[in-house]
Amino acid sequence: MARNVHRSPVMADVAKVAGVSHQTVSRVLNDHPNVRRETRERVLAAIEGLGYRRNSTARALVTRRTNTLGVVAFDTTLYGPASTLYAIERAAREAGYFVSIVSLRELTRDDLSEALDHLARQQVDGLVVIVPQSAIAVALADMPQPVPVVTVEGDAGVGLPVVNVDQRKGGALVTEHLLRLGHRTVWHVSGPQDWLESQARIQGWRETLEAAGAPVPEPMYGDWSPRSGYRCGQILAGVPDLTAVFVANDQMALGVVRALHEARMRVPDDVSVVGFDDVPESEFFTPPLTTVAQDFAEVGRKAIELLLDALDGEHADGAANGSPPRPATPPVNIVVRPHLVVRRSSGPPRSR
Amino acid sequence: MARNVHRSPVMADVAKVAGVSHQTVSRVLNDHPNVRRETRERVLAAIEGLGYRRNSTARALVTRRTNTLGVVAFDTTLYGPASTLYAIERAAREAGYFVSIVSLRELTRDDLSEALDHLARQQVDGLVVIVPQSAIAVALADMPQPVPVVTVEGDAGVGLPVVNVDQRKGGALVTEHLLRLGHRTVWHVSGPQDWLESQARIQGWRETLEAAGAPVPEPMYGDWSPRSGYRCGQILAGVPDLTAVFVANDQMALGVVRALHEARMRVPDDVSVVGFDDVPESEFFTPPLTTVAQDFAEVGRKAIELLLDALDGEHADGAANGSPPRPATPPVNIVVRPHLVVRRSSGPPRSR
DNA sequence: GGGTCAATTGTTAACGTTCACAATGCCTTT
DNA sequence: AAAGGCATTGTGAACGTTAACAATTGACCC
Repeated sequence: MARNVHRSPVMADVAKVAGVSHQTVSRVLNDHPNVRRETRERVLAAIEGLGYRRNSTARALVTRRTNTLGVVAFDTTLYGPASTLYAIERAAREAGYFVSIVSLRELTRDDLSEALDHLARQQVDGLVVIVPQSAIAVALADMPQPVPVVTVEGDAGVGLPVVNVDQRKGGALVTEHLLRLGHRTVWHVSGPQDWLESQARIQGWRETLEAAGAPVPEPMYGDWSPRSGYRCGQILAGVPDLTAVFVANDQMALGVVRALHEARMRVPDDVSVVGFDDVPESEFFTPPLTTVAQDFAEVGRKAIELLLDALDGEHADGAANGSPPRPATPPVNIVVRPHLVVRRSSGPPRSR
Repeated sequence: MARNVHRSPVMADVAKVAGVSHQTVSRVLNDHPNVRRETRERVLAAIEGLGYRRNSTARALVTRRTNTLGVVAFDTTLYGPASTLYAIERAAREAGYFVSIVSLRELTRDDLSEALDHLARQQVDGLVVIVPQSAIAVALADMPQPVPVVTVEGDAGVGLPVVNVDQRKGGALVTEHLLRLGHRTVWHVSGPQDWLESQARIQGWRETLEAAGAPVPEPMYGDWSPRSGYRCGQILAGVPDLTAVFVANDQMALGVVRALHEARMRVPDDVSVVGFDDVPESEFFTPPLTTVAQDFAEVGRKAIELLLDALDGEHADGAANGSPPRPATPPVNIVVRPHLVVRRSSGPPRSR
């Protein structure tokens, strides 16, 4: 009596049908060159016939590679992280990797460690960390099995390879745009103070103002949410001589515009407002929002590219055991350039 | 000369240090009851001391469970899917599962099959499929190793367990709200025709109109994007006697409002507009958008709950081999209720 | 005081791959 | 014609865990 009624076929089953050894089946599956064409075809036919699929777990056990990449992201509900994640997943899958994700709800050290721990348990081959704080480096040191890591929007100073949008440049683009329109200065609603992206955008904004000899107002800090933008907008509405505001993301810009609107200030007639991110909605805001487009997809693709390179390198190292311990590669820092998208929310200041 | 300089410790190493057999270590790790307290403590100390971590791959090989759940979603860039995914990931992780995702860019049969194939290769223990078309059922039939599946926003008619928001109810809520305000009828900008969500919202809208004896205009079809809403809005601006529009999501509603605005029609004074989803931005639109809130997080949690139940059931089945082949459970269909959020984009029709 | 039972621990054999090495056959070279 | 080399295939042993079963101990019962 067949006792393997419901067992799915394994390599040995294929081997038996094809009249070869299991090792030959393995060779066919792994595209080993030295298999006779006829043999290969017989094996493939057997595979097809049995509906065989290779057991990736067994494979991972012996190769010590799970073919899985881990992604740690913060709040994938937001458009930016979501888009980046999407591109990462696509690129990884195309390269034959599985993608395991952890979405953080808070940016605490504990949550981050726990996330890394989780992924380490799964024995991921590599990590992409989309976490906008420098605390990552510390947490990564805890990783029991050091795996290749690529950070996105991370701190370039901590020695990990990083893929970044040039946020500083973005802040500068916005500020130049507004100054060129004739504004005397530009106010700024920033993201949270401890986000690297916030800091870089502030820097670009401040440097541009200073270079132009324009006064530098105190920046205000939101939390990326429309609501926080709204609150800042209410305060801004009371600022005398306000003519231009650079808001660090589109969602907050929406809140700012709303607050100004309620205070009977027109955008852009009375006040110009510029956002950041170019979310799909921003073109249809009232008025359509001038903003900075970031190529999130490109960032995701680059991150995977970098990570796969690192994996290949590691693999090669493992084989050539005697190679120098570390090739002392220069710190990798891929920068993606943002660009300004001018719409109707920005214009020249009202002539007085 | 230790040759295991850089090898991470395995169970046998722990066993040696603790002076027990590897099997006892395994028992400790799996909370097996019959281990003497003192022995357990010695083993735990050894684990701690060596920094041992269990190799989940080897474990998966023998238990035939990867502790990984697969999620197939369509366009996780959108707020709804992203939020659902977020909740799923959280719930799964809390239950000790890993989450592997595949984001579809198109809803073709091929892409779906490929996604399922990908996850099957990874030997996921279960699947959550967030795909809003009935084509899933067909593709799922191709799954080589049938695994428990829960669908989200899927077709309740195909026999798979499903977690849904009551979209029909949502459509009805909106339509009732507008009729009650005094509108003679309500126009509708729908999502794509082949989406189940679109269909259900249309149904709720149509039924409510019919029940009230109101005329039922021909619905218009967008693709969820603000741009498509804008195009529909341009057409709507030419409709005589237009006083109320129900738009099937907030993004398209934004486009509709924009188009009406450009046509010099005021919202809500001239036309009331109601959206769907309650994205965080909608409260800050101009004007703040009346919409329908869906509890995406709840949907995600329920989906995982259902899936874990199915996994437990399957596990039990496997143990009690002689149990009846299928308990013939009634089709599971969890329904989450949406609710109306009234803001300023809807109001009574202009008195004529 | 022997026997039964439960608690605790150990031994051996899977799980399904890939790796290392051996074996075979055939062709080329000298 | 022997030797060497290459292409092709097979054999046995890992990989690190859990499952099944056996062995040992001590308590308890009649």
